[in-house]
Amino acid sequence: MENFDYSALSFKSLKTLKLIYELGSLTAAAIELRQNQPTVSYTLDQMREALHDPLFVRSGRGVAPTSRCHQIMPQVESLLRGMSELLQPEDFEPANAALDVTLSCNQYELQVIVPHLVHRLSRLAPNIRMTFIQSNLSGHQQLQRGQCDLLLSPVVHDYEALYQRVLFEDRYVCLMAAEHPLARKQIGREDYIQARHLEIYYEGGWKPLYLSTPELQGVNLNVGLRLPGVTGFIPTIASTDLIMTLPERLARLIGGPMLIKDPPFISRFQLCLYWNKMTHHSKAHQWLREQIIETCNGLNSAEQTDFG
Amino acid sequence: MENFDYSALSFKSLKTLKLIYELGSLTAAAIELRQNQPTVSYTLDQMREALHDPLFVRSGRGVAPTSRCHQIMPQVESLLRGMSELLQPEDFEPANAALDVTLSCNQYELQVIVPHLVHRLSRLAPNIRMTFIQSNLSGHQQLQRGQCDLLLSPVVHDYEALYQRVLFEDRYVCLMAAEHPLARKQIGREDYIQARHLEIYYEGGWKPLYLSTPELQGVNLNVGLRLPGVTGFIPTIASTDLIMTLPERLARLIGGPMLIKDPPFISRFQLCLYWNKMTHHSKAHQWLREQIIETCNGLNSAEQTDFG
DNA sequence: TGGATAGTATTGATTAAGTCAATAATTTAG
DNA sequence: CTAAATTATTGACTTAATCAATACTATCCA
Repeated sequence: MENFDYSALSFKSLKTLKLIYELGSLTAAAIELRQNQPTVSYTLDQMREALHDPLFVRSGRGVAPTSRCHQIMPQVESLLRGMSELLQPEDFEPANAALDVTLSCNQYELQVIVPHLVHRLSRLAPNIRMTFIQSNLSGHQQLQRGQCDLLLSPVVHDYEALYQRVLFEDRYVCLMAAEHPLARKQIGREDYIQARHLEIYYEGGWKPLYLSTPELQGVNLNVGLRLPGVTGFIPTIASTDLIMTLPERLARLIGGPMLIKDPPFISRFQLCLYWNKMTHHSKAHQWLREQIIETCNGLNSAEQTDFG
Repeated sequence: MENFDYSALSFKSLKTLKLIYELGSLTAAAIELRQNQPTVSYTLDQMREALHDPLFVRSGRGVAPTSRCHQIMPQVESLLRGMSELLQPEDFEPANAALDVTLSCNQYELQVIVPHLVHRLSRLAPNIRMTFIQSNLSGHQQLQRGQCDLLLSPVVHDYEALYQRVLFEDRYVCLMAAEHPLARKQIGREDYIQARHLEIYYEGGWKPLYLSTPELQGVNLNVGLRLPGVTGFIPTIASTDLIMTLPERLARLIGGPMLIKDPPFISRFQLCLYWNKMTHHSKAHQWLREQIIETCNGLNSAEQTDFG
């Protein structure tokens, strides 16, 4: 693959060669190719020089292939098939397509979306292998650097050079035991501030969005318990006097018998799917993104399905 | 393989693509290719259009392949390997090479040369399959029409558009029983003409060359027996008063205990190997022709080896 | 945050390659 | 040996490839 005169080898010239071979005539090949006969002659000359063989010799009315020509023809045809495969638009059949995809997200998305997505994909495209990594604070950076193919994250602002699509909305709510003192009244700002809180913290240093609402600026909450992440046993360990603030969809998922109540502020956010230029045109990824969107649409109607 | 814009697919453009992939940089690829960076950019643009995908996106200092690019890369590499194989000079290893060859000749060559040739080939190149056809009078025509790849025939004159190589010389001799009346004397012209002859005739209408010598012009030989071709049992059926005129090498081969004597004329001829343009450049055929030449050289020294 | 730096993309001029029409040179067929 | 058909050659012309200069874009680092 080194210092050859490879200029002669192109899809076009190989196709010409094959046509001459099949038709036994330069003129006929030229007609088939909608070219002039000297053009075919010129192309053949190039091949002759590149392959150091006449390839065709005059014979009867037309030309006959040389021994070498016979010999290389199968390879020529194989190359032509290979090249036209390359030109064929990417064919993607979910049922068969093998694909490695890395998706970055955090606890919330991992609990609310991922189980449903995995379930759907295992049915429709069992050969897609998904890897999930933690976003922490650097999800968009991971995506821009190609460390992941997809990112599930709340909208913060428009990232240039990234594509995005809103999946659904959510809001923060308060979760508390049915026996909690605040259980029977609307929670006011003072109630909220003075209550004992169960706080979830994240190793990556991520702070929940509701802490940025105007109502809570400059406030130090009275934290009675700190847990490293949301888990399913929250109802078991949350004592009567603790309240917890978390997204509604997550609260409904893990809250069990606990009460969900409005907090004394409005904190809505949108969850968004991000991807980058690398996968934007891929038929497989287009299909995959569609699956994520539909999975999230499905969440609104049938949220209660339980996956391990 | 139909109406694509295949102009972008060439050895060169695929090589460029692969280099960008390996180096992650258009500039680096350009240096490696001893081209300008815009040239690489231009080539990449063509591929992008042909494959309907960006293939590479800017990333860090350089570019990163898209999903599609990753996907097609094995195919690209396979095509490059295939193309450089095509450019590689024909590699011919006698021991393995499979080849079909058709050789045209007549009885003389079939008896004198072919057994030795077959023996040699079955040892050196067992996968060459040889087919032997009868030349009769149209050997050169067969060769020009590609009905055979090789022709063994006495030199008649230079055939344009055919390649040739003299293999050896031979001459006509008289073969007779040891008890023949002419056995003990030099055969004069009158002796020869009045003797009873065993004549070999050929279905194709071929006439032995010695009949054209000046000494035999206008002479009708006294033919006592006509046989359709030379066979090994000539000594058995040739009675004491028959003489036979045939090439010396053939006479030695089939004459058994019979006498070989000079005829009353000099009739030498050269035996020649002919081939055509179709196989002239083929390494395999070049080797094969060499084998025929060496087989014939071997005949002069060790003619007595017997093959069925 | 704002250059400095190291890339890619774009542009216009230049050079090389591909294509065509006309015709010469071959080869077969009758 | 001529007529017909086909490949090879030539020179004009059109298109594509290449280059140098430069605009543009994204990182890196203070």
